[in-house]
Amino acid sequence: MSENKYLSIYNDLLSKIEKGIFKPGTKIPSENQLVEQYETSRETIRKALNLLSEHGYIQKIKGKGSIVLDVRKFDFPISGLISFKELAQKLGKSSRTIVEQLEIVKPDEALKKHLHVTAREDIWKVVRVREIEGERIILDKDFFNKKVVPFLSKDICERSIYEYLEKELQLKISFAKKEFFVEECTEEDRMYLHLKQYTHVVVVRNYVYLDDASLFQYTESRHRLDKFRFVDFARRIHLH
Amino acid sequence: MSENKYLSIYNDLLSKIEKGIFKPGTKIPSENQLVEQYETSRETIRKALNLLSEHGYIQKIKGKGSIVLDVRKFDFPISGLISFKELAQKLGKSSRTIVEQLEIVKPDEALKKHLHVTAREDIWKVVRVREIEGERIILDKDFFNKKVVPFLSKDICERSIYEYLEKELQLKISFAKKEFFVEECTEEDRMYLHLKQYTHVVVVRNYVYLDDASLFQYTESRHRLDKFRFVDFARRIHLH
DNA sequence: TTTATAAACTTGTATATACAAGTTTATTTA
DNA sequence: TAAATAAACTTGTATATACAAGTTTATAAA
Repeated sequence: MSENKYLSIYNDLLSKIEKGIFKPGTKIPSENQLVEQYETSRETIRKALNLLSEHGYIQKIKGKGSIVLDVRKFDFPISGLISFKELAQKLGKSSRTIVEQLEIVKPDEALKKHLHVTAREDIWKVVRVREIEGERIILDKDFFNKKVVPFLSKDICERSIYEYLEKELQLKISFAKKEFFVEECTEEDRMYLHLKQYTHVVVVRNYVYLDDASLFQYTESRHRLDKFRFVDFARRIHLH
Repeated sequence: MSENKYLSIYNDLLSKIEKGIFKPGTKIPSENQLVEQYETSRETIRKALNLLSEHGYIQKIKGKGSIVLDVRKFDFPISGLISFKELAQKLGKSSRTIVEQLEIVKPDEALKKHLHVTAREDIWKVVRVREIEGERIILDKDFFNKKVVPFLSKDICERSIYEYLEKELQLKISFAKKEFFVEECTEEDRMYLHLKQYTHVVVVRNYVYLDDASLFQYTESRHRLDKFRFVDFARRIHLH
């Protein structure tokens, strides 16, 4: 599967947690036991365990062991990068993506700032509506630098752009910065979404970067108020 | 300061990034150079750098080096655990905390679920309003298990509960799970906050855990729509 | 000069060892 | 029996070595 030893161990342990083989509140085997099970060194095991800890799956306690945390309490089980398609699949809800616009544009002032491009560069603009169980809930406006993404099609945008970017174009998406706030809904929101009586939308600005720290995508995701949820896991660093 | 070598190196590098000694887009010294500067081993340097990477301060690129990322683009520079006091200080805004309620209660059904306690246990209930530049913006409702926090006072709640818990009670706050959504505002919201014409509030549910993975605090933070902002940094894991 | 090759860098992974420090269990002592 | 001590566990930190793999720079060959 994965060539990385510690990543494949991370995966193996993660799937055992998700399948309930390791249950919340119980301890997973000690580092030394895992060393024997996976026939590897302790440092390699510790890399895998630290990843699990950072992502909120286990809590390591000095002298005692590693306790499985309860991730199930949140039915929206992510912080971190995940595509709409992956998410809908996880939640097991019926969903559909409708491509409303797909064109090449020149950036306006706002977009120049968001994507760090000049006025002459070509930008892919993709406007999509996310329908969940029949209701138009999310309006996604994606902007890609054409230099990085030379080709796009309606078909790709309907399926998963991320899958295309990573598998076909071999782009290595590395990290993203997200910004959340609430805004009065615009004419565009009212046009594309089933807004009911709501006067505001939740806006998620998403700046996505590649492996080499270059910004290549800016996304504005506009959610109907009542359907928006987000979950975050954070550790506190203690100095000393 | 801190006894930990790799944490103190992390801190040192972080402050150099924040002070602009290492500028966004430029490279920090290589691992081997840092080994010499800090007179330590490469693994120790790598621990510090990995922390910086996880928190979005640098991007490591194999074969090239570590690039400083631009954190300043967001003026709300955190994901992760941070107290209201710390945050207000960072933003340099005038702020005030008003303690509206401070009492010991028995948990109702909802609270029993949120704090994982039985009906007979004593719970500290703290209701505070956060005033920013004269406006009542945030309503914080904190609940602590009295077994963990035996004593609280109006004075402590006005200053910083976290400071009291960590410094006085020596509690080790380890991680938190946050949940964001939007809700219609309640009578209580209208009573305590300057809501203007807004009909909804942003609710942040915060479950805070100690070192031993025990849940000890549940907080509901209710923000006025127009003043809410949140920033998140997330890395994508690539298998293979 | 241009191109190809080699060397010298960079970070990434895997392994091994030693000791520190916290927790649990077994043993010894009072 | 009860308490103190010791041993055997647990995770945490620091160091060292070896090699892999990507990038840049210097060198050699065409």
